[in-house]
Amino acid sequence: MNLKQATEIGKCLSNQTRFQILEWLKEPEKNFPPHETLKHFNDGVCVTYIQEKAGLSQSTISTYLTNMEKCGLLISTRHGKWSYLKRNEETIKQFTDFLI
Amino acid sequence: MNLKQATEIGKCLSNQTRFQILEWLKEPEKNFPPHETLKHFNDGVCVTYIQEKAGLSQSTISTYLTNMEKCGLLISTRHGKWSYLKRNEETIKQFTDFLI
DNA sequence: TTAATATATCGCAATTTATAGATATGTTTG
DNA sequence: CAAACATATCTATAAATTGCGATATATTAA
Repeated sequence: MNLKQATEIGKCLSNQTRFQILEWLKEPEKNFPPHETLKHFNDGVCVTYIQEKAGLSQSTISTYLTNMEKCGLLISTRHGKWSYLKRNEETIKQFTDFLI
Repeated sequence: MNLKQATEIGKCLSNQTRFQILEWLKEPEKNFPPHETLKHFNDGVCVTYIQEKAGLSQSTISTYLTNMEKCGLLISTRHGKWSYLKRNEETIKQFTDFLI
């Protein structure tokens, strides 16, 4: 982790909705309904569920999630027409180590 | 630590200069010249030294430091006409615990 | 192949942030 | 008290971010 990447992560954490999404994704089973096709949360939560829970527009949430993936906070996995998002614990740990 | 406070901290960490200051303050002896009046860094580093090292205007740095103190990242101590800034390790720890 | 569904990207207006210069406040020193 | 110094605050402008609707792309279903 270097200063530039850490600052990119900081930018994602500077918005309450984005930060909240990261918190929700700590416990997908608790915060989101189960997926109909996948019977588990192994790859995280689909965009639509996150969008509905956040209450912002589809385009806004999609952009947020893309940014959060780019800076390393999230891992995105495609299954058919769905994208599933989960926390990238490794990068998050590197970020907190850098900060402390 | 709650979502609102964490996001305020995120805002401070969304700017490279502010993040850099926090990193510099990990090792004041290494990153700053010694103070003439105080022979130690117990209360941190004065505003002028931080401003000179950052290379931005006095007003900008003063605003940054004020914000960083307000959100809990820094602790400010006055000694006469100088303000000394140091990291608030307790809040930083609370922030990283909240994130992980 | 067409329609429906899920997600991504584009373009835009509104809001927020970045940063500086000017000025104000507070402290020390002559 | 006046001058000098350190820091804080105010005001203004440029730049970046927010968040949306429209549209594009990709995948599945009919």
